[in-house]
This record gives sequence, C-alpha cells and structure tokens, in this order.
Amino acid sequence: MATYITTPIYYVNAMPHLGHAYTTIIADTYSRFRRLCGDDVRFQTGTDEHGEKIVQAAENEGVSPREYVDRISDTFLHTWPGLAIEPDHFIRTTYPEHIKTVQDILQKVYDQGDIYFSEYSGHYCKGCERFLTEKELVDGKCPDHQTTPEEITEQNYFFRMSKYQDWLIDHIKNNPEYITPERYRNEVLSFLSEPLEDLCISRPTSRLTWGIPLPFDEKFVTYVWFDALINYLTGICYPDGSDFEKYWSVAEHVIAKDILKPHAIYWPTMLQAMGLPPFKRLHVHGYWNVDETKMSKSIGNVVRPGELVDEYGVDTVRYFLLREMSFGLDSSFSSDSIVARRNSDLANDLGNLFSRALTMIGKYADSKVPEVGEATVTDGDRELIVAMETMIDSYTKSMDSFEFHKALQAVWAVIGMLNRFIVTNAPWELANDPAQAGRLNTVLYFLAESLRVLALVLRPVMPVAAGKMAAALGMDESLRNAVLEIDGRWGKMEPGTVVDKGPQLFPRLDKKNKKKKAQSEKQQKKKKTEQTAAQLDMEGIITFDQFGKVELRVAEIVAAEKIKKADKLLKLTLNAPEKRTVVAGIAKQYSPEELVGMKVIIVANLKPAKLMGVTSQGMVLAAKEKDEDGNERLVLSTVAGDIATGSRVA
RNA sequence: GGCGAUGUAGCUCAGCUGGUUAGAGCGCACGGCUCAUAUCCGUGGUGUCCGGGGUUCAAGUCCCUGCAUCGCCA
Repeated sequence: MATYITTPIYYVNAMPHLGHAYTTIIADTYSRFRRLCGDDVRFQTGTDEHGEKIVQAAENEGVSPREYVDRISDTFLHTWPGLAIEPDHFIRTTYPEHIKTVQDILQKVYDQGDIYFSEYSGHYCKGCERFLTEKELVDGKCPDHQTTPEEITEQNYFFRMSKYQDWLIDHIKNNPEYITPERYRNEVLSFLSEPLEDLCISRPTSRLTWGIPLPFDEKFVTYVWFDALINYLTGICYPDGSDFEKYWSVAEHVIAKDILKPHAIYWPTMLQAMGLPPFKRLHVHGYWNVDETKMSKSIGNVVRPGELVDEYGVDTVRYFLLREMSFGLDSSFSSDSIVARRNSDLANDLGNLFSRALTMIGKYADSKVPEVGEATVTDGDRELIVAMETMIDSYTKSMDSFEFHKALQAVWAVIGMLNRFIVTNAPWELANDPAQAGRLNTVLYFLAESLRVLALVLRPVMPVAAGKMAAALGMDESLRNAVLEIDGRWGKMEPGTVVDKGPQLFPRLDKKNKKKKAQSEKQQKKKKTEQTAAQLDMEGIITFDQFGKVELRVAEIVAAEKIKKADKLLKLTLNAPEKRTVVAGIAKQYSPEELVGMKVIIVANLKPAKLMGVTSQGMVLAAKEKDEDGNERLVLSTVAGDIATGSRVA
C-alpha cells in the first residue's frame, strides 16, 4: 500500500504558530503510523507565496517579494525538525516546476472551455480584497468592514465550477469518508444544496503582479486557488513521473476548518475538470484556543512552537496536542493543561512504569530479559496478552480514522493495566523466595515484552521518547523499521536481551524540580518586579518594564464610518500593518471622510472589547482637554513625519 | 434572518438505534505497597444529565418550546 499525506501550504505572511504546528504534527504522526503499517509513504508540506498580502508585507519591510518569501519560507522549513517532523518533500509555489504545471493545467482547462472570460461588475471591498456578492451586502455595506464597497467593473477569468456541482454532491454522498469528521461533511453538503457560483480565478496585472501569469492572457495572473491547491499535484511531479502514478490515488489532505470550502468544493471540481480522480480523504480539524481566547496576532497570544519545545520537550508537545484535542473540535491550550498531561500521563503512568520495570529487570535478572517459564504462566498473564492485542487493534482503527485521542486512550488503558500487573504480582516478593524464581522470570519477561510493544505503538506520536525506550530495551535497531503486523505480535522480545535503564524518560515538571529552577527564578524575578511595580503604582509611577508592555504602533486609517445609535463612536479600519478594526470615541470631532489616510498611534496589544456590537482590537490615542464650559476637545495623536505603518512607537 | 451543532460530576469529556442503582480521566479525601520519577494500587463522595412542557409502562436518550454558546449560510 501507498499513502500520500499533505498539510496545506502555509501562507508566508505570518510566522509559524501553534496551529501550523498542530496540522503538521498530525500529518507527520499519520505518516509515521502508515510507515509502521508497512506503507510506502510520501508526506508533503510547504509554503504558499503569491498574492497581494505578500507584496504588502514585503513593502513594509522594504525588501522585494522574492527576498521576503525566501526568508519566511525558510523559517517554516527550519521549524519542522525541531518538532521531529520529517516531511519527504517541501514545496514552494514559487518553484519553477510548480509555476509551469499550474500554467499547463490552466491552458488545458481553458482549451476545453471550462475557463471563460467575463466582465464582472461588482462591489469591491478593499478590506476583503475581493468582490462581494449582492447577497452578502448588509444595507449596501460589507458586513465585515462596515464600509460601502466600490463599484468596480473588471474583466476576469472564471472557472465553471457550477458545471461540476451535481457530480460533487454525488461523490460526497457516495463516499462517507471523503470528508471527515462528519460535521464538516454535513456543512459542505448543506452549502452545496444551494446553486454554486463560478469561481473567479484571475487578477489583472494592473492590480497584482506577484502571481503566476495566465498562459492564455499575459495581462492577468492566477488568483489563489488555481495556484495554491495545485501544489498537491506538482509535489508529486504531475503529470509525469512514477510518484504521481503511485501516490495520487491515495492522497489525503489535512486542513484546519478555515479552508474547508476551497478543499472540499473548489479542489474536487478543479480535479474533475482536469480529468483527474478526486483525492481519497480530507481530514478537517478545529482551532486551538489559547487561554480561552482564539489565538490571534492582534491579541498577541500567539504560541510559538519553538518556545513550547524549549520548555516542555518535543515529545510532550506532540503528545499533548494529539491527546488533548478531539480531532475536529476546538480545544484549549494552556501551560497548566500541558503540565498536567505531562505529569500524570507521561511522568507518572508511562515514565514511572518504564522506570520500575527496567529497575527490576536490572536488580532481579542482572539486566537480561529472562525466559518465560511456561509452567508458571497464569490466566492473568494471558489476559494481558489479549489486552495488548485488543489495544493494537483499536489503536490501529483510531489512528487510521484520525482519532488520535482515542488511539492514545487505548494505549494508556494498557499502561494502567501494566501498573496493576506489577502490584498484583509483586516481583519484589517473588524475588525473596527462591522457589518462585520461574514465576519471577515470567513476570519480568511480560513486562519487558509489553514495554517493547508500547515503544512500537508510541513511535508515531513520540518519536524521540519511543527511540529512547527502544534503545533502553536493547531493541533500537530492530524497532526502527518495524512493521506493526509482525513486530506488534506478542513474544518478539528475545530472552537474553540486555536492557539499560538510562535517564528518566519524562521527569516530572513542577516548581521544586531543579530543571525548572531557571524558570522559577524567572518567575521570582517577575514577582519581585511586580511587587515594586505595585509600590510604584501607589505613587502613580510606572516602571520602564510596565511601559514596555504597552505596544504602541503607527497605523493608517483605511476606512471609517459612524456606528449607529452611538453619537461619539466611529468604527475605524486600520492597517497596522495587518488589518484591524478599532472603535474610537471621536465622532464629534472628526468626520469619517477626513480620517481616511491619516496615520495615527494605536495601542496594539489592548485586550479586545465589544462596543455597540463591534469588536475593537486596540485603541487610538488622542489628546483631550476641557474648556471652562466643560466641553471636551479632542485631537488625534499622529506622527510628525512619514513612517511605515506598523512601526513601533517607544 | 435561515440551517445546523452543542449544553451531562469542580475541570475535560464518553454515553449507538429510549430500558436495571448515569460513566471515564484529571483534581479532591482516606487506606495500602515499596520495585519505581513523593511515583503505583485500592476505596469514596458529589450530578435538578441547561429551563419548561409533551409522547411512553419507561427519556440524559424521542417531540415541541425557551435560554445560552458556537459554526455555516444569508
């Protein structure tokens, strides 16, 4: 069997965060799992590098788009090894091979009449960077930006997506596993119950040049999906090459729920138009909330994968992410929850089991795995063997259907059983009675053999720790290329194998732990500064550190409008340089029109708040004074010279 | 506004087609062991199963309705 597993290609307008890491860890774990099943696996990830936002981001940094994408793409590439993620191929949409294939495909689909040129007159929202449909408008305004879109007439190329709608509905209905979990399948079917519109696939070069030119019209470049999605094909050398033959029919995509529609609707219809079979399965996962809030750049609670690994270690991070989230649903991340998992599941249950078992083999059997005394095997022992087999069965099923949390639950059920097995058999008592030597050997063999199986099944999730386990069991070489069907069977551990306990697999994490000393010192220091801060606070003085926490930035107002029923409030859309909405109480002093284009200073890391139903992500600074009559006068703080939006004010 | 999902122990959740005293893990309390990473094992309690109405011999499980949260669409 072959397996082809992909992550989305990540858009290089942001640095890798927890969400990227989760998606990619899933794909890596699945890829390792399929290898464990003996499959020929290809695992691909990469970066998406064209489009308007990239041009803007590059401009903000004063570099060329090329330099910019090279740098960010490189960051992604170098993030993965730190998470023990090992893709077979890293693709970039700026690779010449990709560009050529995209153009060949566009030409083919165009030649067969599925791409047509059309004049399009519509409401273009600058904030969304796209045309909004009549239906989308609320009171003639963009619901996201509360601005009146511009009437633009533009000519563009369209893909006849609607032509394939019926086929797609049938395909999804006939293949229950095509989109999983089921909730997302239902969502897609519900969306498809309405007529599908054709897909706009181009942008005129007058507006965007950083893209792949249409082969049949040089005045246009491809817009997003006919570029990005095709990476899944170019990565396996479509149209030629044995890799394409081998892997396309078994392609499985992992995505987060925000890009469901492009993958579940655009992509299958595109493939159908190309005359290619649809991919095999699409796996959709939810979001990680950080401390109860959605992770977002503007809130500033972005979790960096590298920092997590530094703090908890790669295996703990991978285990936590896979164990804590029910695949498909949203989940919460917090340092408390990861420490809790680490201590209870990894240190107490698994790590301690491993440690006590190997210590006993060391003490009672001279560090050599003993032989089973057949005559001393009990019913309890046989139950353990059955439990291990049952575990492998349910582990395999769950891993195959992306229910990683269930797979791990099954593994931990036998870990609990093994801890009970030790208490029940009390090897330390058997060791005191020479007549029980045979029984002792059997018990020790059962432990060693069980740990071997654990090391085997845990490898996809915790490659580093499982490697250490295998090495300690003297099985490093033989387990590295193990196949579950063969090596998962009971009794593969050779008597006489020399074990070597080695250092603790998962030391407990807590404040008393010396390993955490550095951190607790840091915390103490923080506490101390907080104390002095509290003192200063009384005097109305703040420390430099406190001031440093306030992130002031230059932002450009790109749109402004009044908020209904609020005489003082204006809703501002800002470039800072990312887009954000801020509500400001300046309606009495400023009209929306005069504000557009102005550069102001904002507090960028203020906790978002909802004002009159609008979420404000920050606050605009203004000077305020009162005259004798008590009337308020207010003047916006701005910058004295020309400076890029997003510049830090300090 | 339309469609849909969710609401079960302090926390995170499992409970398929309605059927005996509603479950798991974590946390908490108590007891036991000593091989082990102050770990492990055993015992224990707590639940108006979101509110209200209905169907049924029987409802966390079905129907209606209200509230809350979320998602998709508009």
